Amino acid sequence: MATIRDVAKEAGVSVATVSRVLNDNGYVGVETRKRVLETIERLNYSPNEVARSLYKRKSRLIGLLLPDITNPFFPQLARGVEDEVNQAGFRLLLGNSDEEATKELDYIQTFEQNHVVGIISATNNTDRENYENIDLPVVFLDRTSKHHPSVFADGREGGRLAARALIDRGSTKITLIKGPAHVQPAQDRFQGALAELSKAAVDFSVLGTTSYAFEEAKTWAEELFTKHPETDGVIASNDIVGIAILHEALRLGKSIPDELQIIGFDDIPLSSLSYPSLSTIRQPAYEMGKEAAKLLIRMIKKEQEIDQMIQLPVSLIERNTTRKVDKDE
Amino acid sequence: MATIRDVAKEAGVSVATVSRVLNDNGYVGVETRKRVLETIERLNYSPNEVARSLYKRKSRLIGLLLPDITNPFFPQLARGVEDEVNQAGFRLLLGNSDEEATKELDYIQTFEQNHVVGIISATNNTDRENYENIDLPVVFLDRTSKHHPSVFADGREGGRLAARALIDRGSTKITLIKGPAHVQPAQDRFQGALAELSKAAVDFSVLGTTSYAFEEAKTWAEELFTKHPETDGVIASNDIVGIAILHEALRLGKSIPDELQIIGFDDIPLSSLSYPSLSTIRQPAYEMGKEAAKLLIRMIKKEQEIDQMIQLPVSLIERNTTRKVDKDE
DNA sequence: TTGAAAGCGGTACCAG
DNA sequence: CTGGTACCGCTTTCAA
Repeated sequence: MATIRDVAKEAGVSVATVSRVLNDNGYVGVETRKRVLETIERLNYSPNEVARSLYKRKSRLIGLLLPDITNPFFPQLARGVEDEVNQAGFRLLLGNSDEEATKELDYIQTFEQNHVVGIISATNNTDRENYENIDLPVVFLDRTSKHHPSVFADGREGGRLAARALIDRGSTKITLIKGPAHVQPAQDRFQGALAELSKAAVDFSVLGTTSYAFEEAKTWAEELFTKHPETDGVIASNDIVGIAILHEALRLGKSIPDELQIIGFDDIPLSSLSYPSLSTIRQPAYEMGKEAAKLLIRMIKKEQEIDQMIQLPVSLIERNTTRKVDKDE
Repeated sequence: MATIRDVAKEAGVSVATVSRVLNDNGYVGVETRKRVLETIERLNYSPNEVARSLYKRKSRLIGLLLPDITNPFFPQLARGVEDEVNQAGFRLLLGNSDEEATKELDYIQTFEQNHVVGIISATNNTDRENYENIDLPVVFLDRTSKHHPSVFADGREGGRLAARALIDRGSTKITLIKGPAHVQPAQDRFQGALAELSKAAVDFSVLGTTSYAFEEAKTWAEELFTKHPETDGVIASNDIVGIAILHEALRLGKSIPDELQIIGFDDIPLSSLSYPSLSTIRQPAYEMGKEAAKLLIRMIKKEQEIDQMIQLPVSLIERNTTRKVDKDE
């Protein structure tokens, strides 16, 4: 690995001059600049980011903290973030917290130790004290915070849309699945749906769940149909759960969407490949990631607090686990 | 942020001493050590990784390069890698190459610029020259290389298993989907299946595809049934494609697995949630990630070339898109 | 327009 | 057992 000194020596100039052409600031004679550039090329030199970070006390790294990349919703967020930060010349330090406070703290510490310029966090931690004395721009993604800028989808509206969709399409005994209590977006959806169901002329019941894992989704699906065999409409807490319910319903020989309508949440890529394909409330995950990254970068550039909450719209994706709505209603 | 000098001054010792207790090497009086430790605690000091990296010329970062985290197979690999490197005290710098050589090179450059101690790459790039003059341990994941240690699943055997499964269960007009030509594991599967089909008493045809994307999977599914309407067994190039085909088959009113058997590849989490649930050849993705990380860490520790190829076994996961096999056969 | 030199925050060698 | 100090590779005054 060539260093700036090698380049300087080869080009017959000082390291200061090389640094100047590297960073394109300060005065450099046009002749000199050319010679330096040539030498850089010839030596295949590329500056040591670590040394740079040390002096500047900031790197070109951004920390991204997720609950679990294995959950199909998060890769999309992550890609949005990555694509956007890359454009601005940053790279990602990635961590999965698994909802464990210790891991989360450990990652935050590594982020700081490595001089990241900002952090994007999509975790569900309750104790926000983890983030209180971070002296860096932080944006929360897929959840809101009173203390930090955040980017999220309109969960309440999503819940409402889901409920309305089922009601409009004739379900009268609806089961609403309530996601894990500590997952904020899940609660927003739940509240939205609850509100809408409450003011409609339908029977409904609530089924509480405690996590989003694949295996457990199956368990709840079974639980759902033993507890509420008569249900004719299900609002799932997300697409995984929705697909698990669809699976179980088909196994029980129910006809979808005639006997039972199902609506999911998120619109993960695979939801269009279920059969019947899953109707769902779409969250623009990729865009959310991008927005979060944009916001963070703005904060980094301006070096000032931009206390912003960016709410992205959700939308109903009508596929085949819901009936066609009566147009003349 | 407190520095080592602050600690030294507070504790009334030299920075050298603080460094010694920090790294637990060299002699430090038990009394002194205690005092330093207390001060560290009190000042909430944690060492600056960047400064450390600069001096040591190596960080505690590992670079992970994937084709696309959005493809459900890769998050599993990534988690395996992450969990294992974390245990050894390393963190991940993540990059998605999107099969673009430029991006791949850019990431490799950032990895080097940031002093990563090793690289794990799961890309499909053909020109291995990208990796030729890297002066770092590199392990390839989910693909083999003559020039570097690698960790991968037994794709040929997987292909064979898939073909045999269908044949044993009575399919006689099999369609074999050939994945993208530049994706090595896809070709291994294909070759394995091809070999097995060739020596069996069945008719078969091959359908070539060019990518793994969700949208295109649907297109091929349609293409499949127009070109080969009479097929009674499909070997998909992966689970996404398998699920897309299942979807299309159901749409066309085919009964699964009676009229048509389908077998996928990978065993991504969602494949058990399709209906009927997808039979598939399982690759132990998480374990593959872990093995790759272990191997890399061994290379880092020993600072020597360990030229190893680790092949992990695949297995047939019988679910409901294949018939029950005749036990007395 | 250019160069010398003082750091950035650690580590490790050499004295004592 | 402890301290002084020369780096690691780059950026940025300050002088020339």
